[in-house]
Amino acid sequence: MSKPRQRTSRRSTRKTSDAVEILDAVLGNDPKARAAADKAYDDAVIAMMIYQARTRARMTQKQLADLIDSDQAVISRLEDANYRGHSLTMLRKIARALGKRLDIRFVDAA
Amino acid sequence: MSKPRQRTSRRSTRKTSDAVEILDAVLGNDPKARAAADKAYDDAVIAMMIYQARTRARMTQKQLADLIDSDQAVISRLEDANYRGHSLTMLRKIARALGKRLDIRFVDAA
DNA sequence: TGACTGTATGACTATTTTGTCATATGCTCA
DNA sequence: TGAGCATATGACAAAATAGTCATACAGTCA
Repeated sequence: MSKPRQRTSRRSTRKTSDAVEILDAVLGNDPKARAAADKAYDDAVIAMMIYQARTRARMTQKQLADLIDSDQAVISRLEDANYRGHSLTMLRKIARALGKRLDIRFVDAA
Repeated sequence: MSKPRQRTSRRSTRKTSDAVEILDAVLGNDPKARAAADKAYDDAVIAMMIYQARTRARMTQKQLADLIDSDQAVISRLEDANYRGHSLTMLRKIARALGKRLDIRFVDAA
């Protein structure tokens, strides 16, 4: 990606910081910003879900990767708010590794 | 797949009938059948979700396929209880086409 | 029976997602 | 500062998923 790294804290160097910006836009009232954000919203939410689930379990990307026979670089991609290729397969593996299960359903649109 | 076609009714010719058999096993008490069913359970549930959402919307596979710029054969595969490759991308497209949204979350395992 | 509609399946190609590895950056702490 | 850990990124190959088309099978109905 092209986003310059920030220097203030460890957390702010993560790609998920993009997701936070997106959510700011979504929760705000600027129609343009909101429209732009909507496109990437779903994927950003998934990225944040994974990040939150992992960090709450107090695991590093490498630890989680090892649990699911994957690689640290793969987890990093999945937590990248701009990544568009999340699969059920990976989400299920991650859920299982974290002692959770993946709940999926169609709900009426707001 | 190798399952022989049944001759009793239209519904019974669908691959989703496999999912019904799986659910029978899961809901039953036979430990062996249940263990065997568990492997394919998640995918079968997704297949049924898609089938139910589509038929409740009174659409044919072709109609749904057209809505998401896909093909009838693709929808058929997604509704096949033995299919293992469901993606978030497709589920989202289908949800949107049916006026729904996809709700995904990690929940504590039972 | 024959036409027509809906679904399943096979084969093959195209696209997308993962695996893998190398490496850069940022942070912490001695 | 230097070592070490955690994360991000790029590049490329491998594997998985979707697209496409042809066709078979089932059921319905005139």
